[in-house]
Amino acid sequence: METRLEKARKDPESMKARILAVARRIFGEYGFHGTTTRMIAQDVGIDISTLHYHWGEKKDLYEAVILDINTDLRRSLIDVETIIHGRPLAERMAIAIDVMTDYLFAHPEVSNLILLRYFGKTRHESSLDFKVPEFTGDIARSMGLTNDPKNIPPRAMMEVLTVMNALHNFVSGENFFRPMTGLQREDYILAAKETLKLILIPAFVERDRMRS
Amino acid sequence: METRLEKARKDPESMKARILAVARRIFGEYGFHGTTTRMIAQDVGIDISTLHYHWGEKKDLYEAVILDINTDLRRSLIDVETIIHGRPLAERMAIAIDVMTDYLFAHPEVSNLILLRYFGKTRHESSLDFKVPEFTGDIARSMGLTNDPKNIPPRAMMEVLTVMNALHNFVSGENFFRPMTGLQREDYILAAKETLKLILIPAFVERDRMRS
DNA sequence: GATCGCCTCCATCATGTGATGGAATCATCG
DNA sequence: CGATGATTCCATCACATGATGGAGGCGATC
Repeated sequence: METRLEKARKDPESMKARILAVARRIFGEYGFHGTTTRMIAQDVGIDISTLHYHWGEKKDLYEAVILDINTDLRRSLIDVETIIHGRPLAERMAIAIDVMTDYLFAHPEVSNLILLRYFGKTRHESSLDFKVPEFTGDIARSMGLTNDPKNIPPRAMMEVLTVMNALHNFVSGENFFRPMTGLQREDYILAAKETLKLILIPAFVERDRMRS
Repeated sequence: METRLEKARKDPESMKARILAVARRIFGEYGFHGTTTRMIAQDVGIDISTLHYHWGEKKDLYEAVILDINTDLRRSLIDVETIIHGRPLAERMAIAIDVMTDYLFAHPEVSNLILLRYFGKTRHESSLDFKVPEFTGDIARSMGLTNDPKNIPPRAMMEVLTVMNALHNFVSGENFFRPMTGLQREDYILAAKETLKLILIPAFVERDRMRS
Protein backbone atom coordinates (compact mmCIF):
# COMPACT_ATOMS: atom_id res chain seq x y z
CA MET A 1 0.00 0.00 0.00
CA GLU A 2 1.46 3.29 -1.02
CA THR A 3 1.59 6.13 1.42
CA ARG A 4 0.19 9.58 0.83
CA LEU A 5 3.74 10.82 0.51
CA GLU A 6 4.58 8.37 -2.24
CA LYS A 7 1.42 9.22 -4.09
CA ALA A 8 2.13 12.92 -3.92
CA ARG A 9 5.61 12.42 -5.31
CA LYS A 10 4.27 10.60 -8.36
CA ASP A 11 2.33 13.50 -9.84
CA PRO A 12 4.25 16.71 -9.29
CA GLU A 13 1.30 18.73 -10.59
CA SER A 14 -1.11 17.48 -7.94
CA MET A 15 -2.06 19.91 -5.23
CA LYS A 16 -0.54 17.65 -2.58
CA ALA A 17 2.77 17.61 -4.41
CA ARG A 18 2.76 21.35 -5.02
CA ILE A 19 2.13 22.01 -1.34
CA LEU A 20 4.88 19.59 -0.35
CA ALA A 21 7.39 21.24 -2.67
CA VAL A 22 6.68 24.70 -1.30
CA ALA A 23 6.65 23.41 2.27
CA ARG A 24 10.12 21.95 1.73
CA ARG A 25 11.46 25.32 0.73
CA ILE A 26 9.76 27.40 3.41
CA PHE A 27 10.39 25.00 6.29
CA GLY A 28 13.98 24.81 5.08
CA GLU A 29 14.38 28.56 5.23
CA TYR A 30 12.60 29.41 8.43
CA GLY A 31 12.48 26.17 10.40
CA PHE A 32 9.39 24.68 11.97
CA HIS A 33 8.45 27.50 14.34
CA GLY A 34 9.53 30.21 11.94
CA THR A 35 7.18 28.91 9.28
CA THR A 36 3.45 29.61 9.32
CA THR A 37 0.89 27.59 7.40
CA ARG A 38 -0.26 30.85 5.88
CA MET A 39 3.20 31.47 4.42
CA ILE A 40 3.10 28.11 2.69
CA ALA A 41 -0.49 28.47 1.48
CA GLN A 42 0.19 31.94 0.14
CA ASP A 43 3.23 30.75 -1.79
CA VAL A 44 1.23 27.93 -3.34
CA GLY A 45 -1.58 30.37 -4.04
CA ILE A 46 -4.28 28.54 -2.13
CA ASP A 47 -6.36 28.93 0.99
CA ILE A 48 -5.12 27.57 4.32
CA SER A 49 -8.08 25.23 4.50
CA THR A 50 -6.95 23.56 1.30
CA LEU A 51 -3.58 22.97 2.83
CA HIS A 52 -5.16 21.43 5.90
CA TYR A 53 -7.45 19.35 3.74
CA HIS A 54 -4.49 17.66 2.08
CA TRP A 55 -1.93 17.42 4.83
CA GLY A 56 -3.73 17.76 8.14
CA GLU A 57 -1.83 19.35 10.99
CA LYS A 58 1.22 21.54 10.46
CA LYS A 59 3.33 18.95 12.25
CA ASP A 60 2.16 16.22 9.88
CA LEU A 61 3.16 18.29 6.87
CA TYR A 62 6.51 19.00 8.45
CA GLU A 63 7.17 15.32 9.07
CA ALA A 64 6.17 14.53 5.50
CA VAL A 65 8.75 17.06 4.38
CA ILE A 66 11.42 15.44 6.55
CA LEU A 67 10.63 12.00 5.14
CA ASP A 68 10.68 13.46 1.65
CA ILE A 69 14.12 15.00 1.90
CA ASN A 70 15.43 11.83 3.53
CA THR A 71 14.24 9.80 0.57
CA ASP A 72 15.91 12.22 -1.82
CA LEU A 73 19.17 12.37 0.07
CA ARG A 74 19.35 8.62 0.41
CA ARG A 75 18.82 8.18 -3.31
CA SER A 76 21.57 10.65 -4.08
CA LEU A 77 23.95 8.84 -1.78
CA ILE A 78 23.19 5.55 -3.51
CA ASP A 79 23.79 7.15 -6.90
CA VAL A 80 27.14 8.45 -5.76
CA GLU A 81 28.14 5.09 -4.39
CA THR A 82 27.58 3.36 -7.72
CA ILE A 83 29.75 5.98 -9.42
CA ILE A 84 32.71 5.73 -7.09
CA HIS A 85 32.60 1.98 -6.56
CA GLY A 86 35.99 0.30 -7.02
CA ARG A 87 38.11 3.42 -7.31
CA PRO A 88 40.95 4.35 -4.96
CA LEU A 89 40.01 6.19 -1.77
CA ALA A 90 41.26 9.66 -2.70
CA GLU A 91 39.36 9.53 -5.96
CA ARG A 92 36.24 8.17 -4.28
CA MET A 93 36.17 11.02 -1.82
CA ALA A 94 36.90 13.71 -4.41
CA ILE A 95 34.08 12.52 -6.66
CA ALA A 96 31.68 12.10 -3.77
CA ILE A 97 32.37 15.62 -2.57
CA ASP A 98 31.93 17.07 -6.07
CA VAL A 99 28.70 15.25 -6.81
CA MET A 100 27.09 15.62 -3.40
CA THR A 101 28.01 19.30 -3.21
CA ASP A 102 26.40 19.91 -6.59
CA TYR A 103 23.30 18.02 -5.51
CA LEU A 104 22.97 19.86 -2.20
CA PHE A 105 23.52 23.30 -3.74
CA ALA A 106 20.75 22.45 -6.18
CA HIS A 107 18.47 21.47 -3.28
CA PRO A 108 19.66 23.60 -0.37
CA GLU A 109 16.52 22.92 1.63
CA VAL A 110 17.84 19.41 2.17
CA SER A 111 20.88 20.69 4.00
CA ASN A 112 18.87 23.36 5.74
CA LEU A 113 16.31 20.98 7.14
CA ILE A 114 18.87 18.43 8.22
CA LEU A 115 21.00 20.96 10.05
CA LEU A 116 18.04 22.67 11.66
CA ARG A 117 16.96 19.27 12.93
CA TYR A 118 20.38 18.60 14.37
CA PHE A 119 20.83 21.92 16.07
CA GLY A 120 17.41 23.25 16.99
CA LYS A 121 14.83 21.82 19.31
CA THR A 122 11.14 21.80 18.52
CA ARG A 123 8.81 22.61 21.37
CA HIS A 124 6.65 19.63 20.43
CA GLU A 125 8.67 16.49 20.20
CA SER A 126 8.57 14.57 16.97
CA SER A 127 8.03 10.84 16.86
CA LEU A 128 10.05 10.53 13.68
CA ASP A 129 12.88 8.07 13.62
CA PHE A 130 15.39 10.04 11.68
CA LYS A 131 17.38 7.99 9.25
CA VAL A 132 20.77 9.43 10.03
CA PRO A 133 22.23 6.26 11.56
CA GLU A 134 21.56 4.29 8.39
CA PHE A 135 23.09 7.02 6.26
CA THR A 136 26.24 7.12 8.29
CA GLY A 137 26.49 3.36 8.05
CA ASP A 138 26.32 3.43 4.27
CA ILE A 139 28.80 6.27 4.00
CA ALA A 140 31.16 4.68 6.50
CA ARG A 141 31.29 1.53 4.43
CA SER A 142 31.68 3.56 1.25
CA MET A 143 34.65 5.37 2.81
CA GLY A 144 36.21 2.11 3.88
CA LEU A 145 35.77 2.88 7.58
CA THR A 146 33.93 -0.32 8.38
CA ASN A 147 32.80 -3.55 6.80
CA ASP A 148 29.61 -3.89 8.82
CA PRO A 149 27.26 -0.95 8.16
CA LYS A 150 24.89 -2.18 10.84
CA ASN A 151 27.42 -1.89 13.62
CA ILE A 152 29.57 1.19 13.15
CA PRO A 153 32.28 2.10 15.66
CA PRO A 154 31.64 5.48 17.31
CA ARG A 155 34.81 6.98 15.89
CA ALA A 156 33.87 6.03 12.34
CA MET A 157 30.45 7.59 12.93
CA MET A 158 32.03 10.80 14.14
CA GLU A 159 34.26 10.92 11.09
CA VAL A 160 31.36 10.49 8.72
CA LEU A 161 29.41 13.18 10.52
CA THR A 162 32.35 15.55 10.25
CA VAL A 163 32.49 15.06 6.50
CA MET A 164 28.76 15.23 5.79
CA ASN A 165 28.22 18.22 8.06
CA ALA A 166 31.08 20.09 6.44
CA LEU A 167 29.20 19.84 3.15
CA HIS A 168 25.88 20.85 4.67
CA ASN A 169 27.51 23.81 6.38
CA PHE A 170 28.66 25.46 3.17
CA VAL A 171 25.35 24.84 1.42
CA SER A 172 23.11 25.93 4.25
CA GLY A 173 25.33 28.79 5.30
CA GLU A 174 25.63 30.30 1.85
CA ASN A 175 23.50 33.31 2.74
CA PHE A 176 25.89 34.09 5.54
CA PHE A 177 29.25 32.98 4.19
CA ARG A 178 29.11 34.06 0.59
CA PRO A 179 28.75 37.79 1.34
CA MET A 180 31.76 37.43 3.63
CA THR A 181 33.89 36.15 0.81
CA GLY A 182 32.52 38.48 -1.84
CA LEU A 183 32.32 35.57 -4.28
CA GLN A 184 29.71 35.01 -6.96
CA ARG A 185 27.56 31.96 -6.49
CA GLU A 186 29.43 29.74 -8.92
CA ASP A 187 32.79 30.73 -7.51
CA TYR A 188 31.51 30.14 -4.02
CA ILE A 189 30.39 26.62 -4.89
CA LEU A 190 33.73 25.96 -6.54
CA ALA A 191 35.62 27.29 -3.53
CA ALA A 192 33.49 25.13 -1.24
CA LYS A 193 34.31 22.00 -3.21
CA GLU A 194 38.03 22.74 -3.34
CA THR A 195 38.20 23.63 0.34
CA LEU A 196 36.34 20.50 1.34
CA LYS A 197 38.57 18.30 -0.77
CA LEU A 198 41.68 20.04 0.47
CA ILE A 199 40.83 19.63 4.14
CA LEU A 200 38.85 16.41 4.30
CA ILE A 201 40.73 14.02 2.04
CA PRO A 202 44.39 13.98 3.24
CA ALA A 203 43.71 12.60 6.71
CA PHE A 204 41.80 9.60 5.39
CA VAL A 205 44.19 8.92 2.55
CA GLU A 206 47.18 9.07 4.85
CA ARG A 207 45.65 6.65 7.33
CA ASP A 208 44.64 4.37 4.47
CA ARG A 209 48.21 4.29 3.24
CA MET A 210 49.58 3.54 6.71
CA ARG A 211 47.34 0.51 7.06
CA SER A 212 48.20 -1.12 3.77
CA MET B 1 29.57 55.28 28.61
CA GLU B 2 28.82 51.67 29.39
CA THR B 3 26.01 49.89 27.61
CA ARG B 4 23.15 48.09 29.31
CA LEU B 5 24.74 44.85 28.24
CA GLU B 6 28.05 45.65 29.86
CA LYS B 7 26.34 46.71 33.08
CA ALA B 8 24.35 43.49 33.22
CA ARG B 9 27.47 41.40 32.80
CA LYS B 10 29.15 43.09 35.76
CA ASP B 11 26.75 41.88 38.42
CA PRO B 12 25.63 38.33 37.63
CA GLU B 13 23.09 38.51 40.44
CA SER B 14 21.22 41.44 38.95
CA MET B 15 17.86 40.71 37.43
CA LYS B 16 19.07 41.89 34.04
CA ALA B 17 21.97 39.49 34.15
CA ARG B 18 19.83 36.59 35.35
CA ILE B 19 17.37 37.16 32.51
CA LEU B 20 20.20 37.40 30.01
CA ALA B 21 21.75 34.15 31.21
CA VAL B 22 18.47 32.25 30.92
CA ALA B 23 17.69 33.86 27.57
CA ARG B 24 21.04 32.64 26.25
CA ARG B 25 20.17 29.08 27.14
CA ILE B 26 16.57 29.09 25.89
CA PHE B 27 17.23 30.99 22.67
CA GLY B 28 20.12 28.63 22.11
CA GLU B 29 17.90 25.59 22.45
CA TYR B 30 14.80 26.67 20.57
CA GLY B 31 15.95 29.50 18.34
CA PHE B 32 14.28 32.87 18.06
CA HIS B 33 10.83 31.78 16.88
CA GLY B 34 10.82 28.64 19.00
CA THR B 35 11.37 30.66 22.15
CA THR B 36 8.59 32.56 23.89
CA THR B 37 9.14 35.35 26.35
CA ARG B 38 6.99 33.38 28.77
CA MET B 39 9.41 30.45 28.64
CA ILE B 40 12.28 32.71 29.62
CA ALA B 41 10.34 34.53 32.33
CA GLN B 42 9.13 31.26 33.81
CA ASP B 43 12.67 29.84 33.95
CA VAL B 44 13.91 32.96 35.68
CA GLY B 45 10.90 32.81 37.98
CA ILE B 46 9.54 36.23 37.18
CA ASP B 47 6.61 37.82 35.40
CA ILE B 48 6.77 38.66 31.72
CA SER B 49 6.35 42.32 32.48
CA THR B 50 9.54 42.29 34.51
CA LEU B 51 11.36 40.85 31.54
CA HIS B 52 9.99 43.56 29.27
CA TYR B 53 10.84 46.18 31.84
CA HIS B 54 14.52 45.26 31.70
CA TRP B 55 15.06 44.29 28.11
CA GLY B 56 12.23 45.78 26.04
CA GLU B 57 11.14 43.88 22.97
CA LYS B 58 11.88 40.21 22.46
CA LYS B 59 14.08 41.10 19.50
CA ASP B 60 16.15 43.46 21.62
CA LEU B 61 16.77 40.75 24.18
CA TYR B 62 17.71 38.35 21.43
CA GLU B 63 20.21 40.76 19.95
CA ALA B 64 21.67 41.37 23.38
CA VAL B 65 22.16 37.62 23.67
CA ILE B 66 23.91 37.51 20.31
CA LEU B 67 26.24 40.33 21.29
CA ASP B 68 26.88 38.60 24.60
CA ILE B 69 27.94 35.27 23.12
CA ASN B 70 30.06 37.09 20.57
CA THR B 71 31.94 38.85 23.32
CA ASP B 72 32.48 35.57 25.13
CA LEU B 73 33.60 33.70 22.05
CA ARG B 74 35.96 36.45 21.03
CA ARG B 75 37.54 36.48 24.47
CA SER B 76 38.03 32.72 24.35
CA LEU B 77 39.69 32.94 20.98
CA ILE B 78 42.08 35.58 22.27
CA ASP B 79 42.90 33.42 25.27
CA VAL B 80 43.69 30.49 23.01
CA GLU B 81 45.87 32.59 20.80
CA THR B 82 48.10 33.66 23.67
CA ILE B 83 48.52 30.01 24.67
CA ILE B 84 49.49 28.72 21.26
CA HIS B 85 51.64 31.66 20.21
CA GLY B 86 55.02 30.67 18.81
CA ARG B 87 54.48 26.92 18.68
CA PRO B 88 54.64 24.82 15.51
CA LEU B 89 51.45 24.60 13.44
CA ALA B 90 50.39 21.05 14.31
CA GLU B 91 50.72 21.79 18.00
CA ARG B 92 48.93 25.11 17.67
CA MET B 93 45.96 23.46 16.02
CA ALA B 94 45.81 20.54 18.44
CA ILE B 95 45.80 22.82 21.46
CA ALA B 96 43.32 25.20 19.89
CA ILE B 97 40.94 22.34 19.15
CA ASP B 98 41.26 20.94 22.67
CA VAL B 99 40.75 24.24 24.43
CA MET B 100 38.00 25.58 22.19
CA THR B 101 36.12 22.29 22.27
CA ASP B 102 36.19 22.28 26.06
CA TYR B 103 35.00 25.85 26.14
CA LEU B 104 32.17 25.27 23.69
CA PHE B 105 30.96 22.11 25.40
CA ALA B 106 30.85 24.08 28.62
CA HIS B 107 28.77 26.77 26.89
CA PRO B 108 26.86 24.93 24.18
CA GLU B 109 24.46 27.81 23.69
CA VAL B 110 27.31 29.68 22.02
CA SER B 111 27.59 27.09 19.28
CA ASN B 112 23.83 26.68 19.11
CA LEU B 113 23.14 30.35 18.58
CA ILE B 114 25.92 30.81 16.07
CA LEU B 115 24.80 27.87 13.96
CA LEU B 116 21.13 28.79 14.14
CA ARG B 117 22.09 32.23 12.91
CA TYR B 118 24.02 30.76 10.03
CA PHE B 119 21.42 28.28 8.92
CA GLY B 120 18.01 29.66 9.84
CA LYS B 121 16.29 32.78 8.69
CA THR B 122 14.32 35.02 11.00
CA ARG B 123 11.07 36.42 9.68
CA HIS B 124 12.05 39.86 10.92
CA GLU B 125 15.46 40.85 9.72
CA SER B 126 18.05 41.81 12.24
CA SER B 127 20.14 44.92 11.92
CA LEU B 128 23.03 43.30 13.77
CA ASP B 129 26.38 43.31 12.12
CA PHE B 130 27.58 39.89 13.05
CA LYS B 131 31.22 39.76 13.97
CA VAL B 132 32.08 36.63 12.04
CA PRO B 133 34.38 38.31 9.52
CA GLU B 134 36.62 39.65 12.28
CA PHE B 135 36.75 36.26 13.95
CA THR B 136 37.76 34.51 10.79
CA GLY B 137 40.44 37.13 10.25
CA ASP B 138 41.97 36.52 13.67
CA ILE B 139 41.80 32.77 13.31
CA ALA B 140 43.20 32.87 9.80
CA ARG B 141 46.22 34.77 11.03
CA SER B 142 46.58 32.46 14.00
CA MET B 143 46.59 29.48 11.64
CA GLY B 144 49.17 31.12 9.44
CA LEU B 145 46.80 31.42 6.52
CA THR B 146 47.35 35.14 6.06
CA ASN B 147 49.41 38.01 7.36
CA ASP B 148 46.74 40.65 6.94
CA PRO B 149 43.67 39.85 9.06
CA LYS B 150 41.81 42.78 7.52
CA ASN B 151 41.98 41.40 4.02
CA ILE B 152 41.53 37.65 4.02
CA PRO B 153 41.54 35.67 0.77
CA PRO B 154 38.22 33.85 0.18
CA ARG B 155 39.89 30.44 0.31
CA ALA B 156 41.46 31.15 3.70
CA MET B 157 38.05 32.28 4.94
CA MET B 158 36.44 29.08 3.75
CA GLU B 159 39.10 27.02 5.47
CA VAL B 160 38.63 28.81 8.75
CA LEU B 161 34.86 28.37 8.49
CA THR B 162 35.30 24.66 7.86
CA VAL B 163 37.37 24.27 11.00
CA MET B 164 35.23 26.40 13.29
CA ASN B 165 31.97 24.93 12.06
CA ALA B 166 33.27 21.41 12.56
CA LEU B 167 33.70 22.23 16.24
CA HIS B 168 30.30 23.86 16.53
CA ASN B 169 28.66 20.91 14.81
CA PHE B 170 29.74 18.39 17.43
CA VAL B 171 28.84 20.68 20.30
CA SER B 172 25.50 21.81 18.99
CA GLY B 173 24.56 18.42 17.60
CA GLU B 174 25.31 16.51 20.78
CA ASN B 175 21.64 15.79 21.44
CA PHE B 176 21.39 14.15 18.05
CA PHE B 177 24.81 12.59 17.57
CA ARG B 178 25.63 11.24 20.99
CA PRO B 179 22.65 8.82 21.14
CA MET B 180 23.77 7.55 17.73
CA THR B 181 27.18 6.67 19.07
CA GLY B 182 25.98 5.35 22.41
CA LEU B 183 28.79 7.21 24.14
CA GLN B 184 28.71 8.83 27.55
CA ARG B 185 29.13 12.58 27.54
CA GLU B 186 32.80 12.61 28.48
CA ASP B 187 33.65 9.95 25.93
CA TYR B 188 31.68 11.83 23.32
CA ILE B 189 33.63 15.00 23.98
CA LEU B 190 36.88 13.06 23.84
CA ALA B 191 35.88 11.38 20.59
CA ALA B 192 34.92 14.76 19.13
CA LYS B 193 38.33 16.24 19.97
CA GLU B 194 40.23 13.28 18.57
CA THR B 195 38.14 13.13 15.41
CA LEU B 196 38.57 16.84 14.82
CA LYS B 197 42.30 16.69 15.31
CA LEU B 198 42.58 13.60 13.15
CA ILE B 199 40.71 15.10 10.23
CA LEU B 200 41.47 18.80 10.38
CA ILE B 201 45.17 18.97 11.15
CA PRO B 202 46.95 16.85 8.46
CA ALA B 203 45.86 18.93 5.47
CA PHE B 204 47.17 22.16 6.95
CA VAL B 205 50.37 20.65 8.28
CA GLU B 206 51.13 19.01 4.96
CA ARG B 207 50.64 22.24 3.03
CA ASP B 208 52.71 24.09 5.58
CA ARG B 209 55.57 21.63 5.08
CA MET B 210 55.33 21.91 1.30
CA ARG B 211 55.71 25.65 1.43
CA SER B 212 58.80 25.77 3.65
C1' DG C 1 -29.89 16.66 -16.09
C1' DA C 2 -29.44 14.48 -11.50
C1' DT C 3 -26.50 12.64 -8.15
C1' DC C 4 -22.40 11.92 -5.89
C1' DG C 5 -17.86 12.71 -4.27
C1' DC C 6 -13.82 15.40 -4.38
C1' DC C 7 -11.82 19.76 -3.91
C1' DT C 8 -11.58 24.75 -2.72
C1' DC C 9 -12.62 28.85 -0.36
C1' DC C 10 -14.92 32.17 3.05
C1' DA C 11 -15.98 33.02 7.66
C1' DT C 12 -14.94 32.04 12.07
C1' DC C 13 -13.12 30.15 16.37
C1' DA C 14 -9.69 29.15 20.21
C1' DT C 15 -5.39 29.67 21.67
C1' DG C 16 -0.72 31.35 22.13
C1' DT C 17 2.09 35.17 22.27
C1' DG C 18 4.14 39.85 22.45
C1' DA C 19 3.27 43.77 24.71
C1' DT C 20 1.36 47.49 28.04
C1' DG C 21 -1.03 50.16 31.97
C1' DG C 22 -1.38 50.65 36.45
C1' DA C 23 -1.39 49.17 41.16
C1' DA C 24 1.49 47.28 44.74
C1' DT C 25 5.96 46.59 46.87
C1' DC C 26 10.51 47.73 48.19
C1' DA C 27 14.71 50.38 48.99
C1' DT C 28 16.92 54.75 49.66
C1' DC C 29 17.48 59.20 51.55
C1' DG C 30 16.12 63.50 53.67
C1' DC D 1 8.20 59.01 59.08
C1' DG D 2 7.32 60.52 54.35
C1' DA D 3 8.66 61.18 49.69
C1' DT D 4 10.69 59.62 45.79
C1' DG D 5 12.20 56.47 42.44
C1' DA D 6 13.03 51.82 41.07
C1' DT D 7 11.25 47.35 40.62
C1' DT D 8 7.78 43.68 40.29
C1' DC D 9 3.38 41.63 39.43
C1' DC D 10 -1.69 41.28 38.01
C1' DA D 11 -4.99 42.09 34.58
C1' DT D 12 -5.66 42.87 30.11
C1' DC D 13 -5.21 44.01 25.22
C1' DA D 14 -4.27 43.27 20.19
C1' DC D 15 -2.78 40.39 17.02
C1' DA D 16 -0.94 36.18 14.74
C1' DT D 17 -1.61 31.58 14.04
C1' DG D 18 -3.37 26.82 13.84
C1' DA D 19 -7.48 24.80 12.99
C1' DT D 20 -12.53 23.79 11.58
C1' DG D 21 -17.47 24.01 9.61
C1' DG D 22 -20.01 24.57 5.98
C1' DA D 23 -21.29 26.44 1.56
C1' DG D 24 -20.20 26.44 -3.17
C1' DG D 25 -18.11 24.62 -7.39
C1' DC D 26 -16.46 21.18 -10.51
C1' DG D 27 -16.15 16.86 -12.88
C1' DA D 28 -17.39 11.99 -13.39
C1' DT D 29 -20.91 8.58 -13.75
C1' DC D 30 -25.38 7.04 -14.56
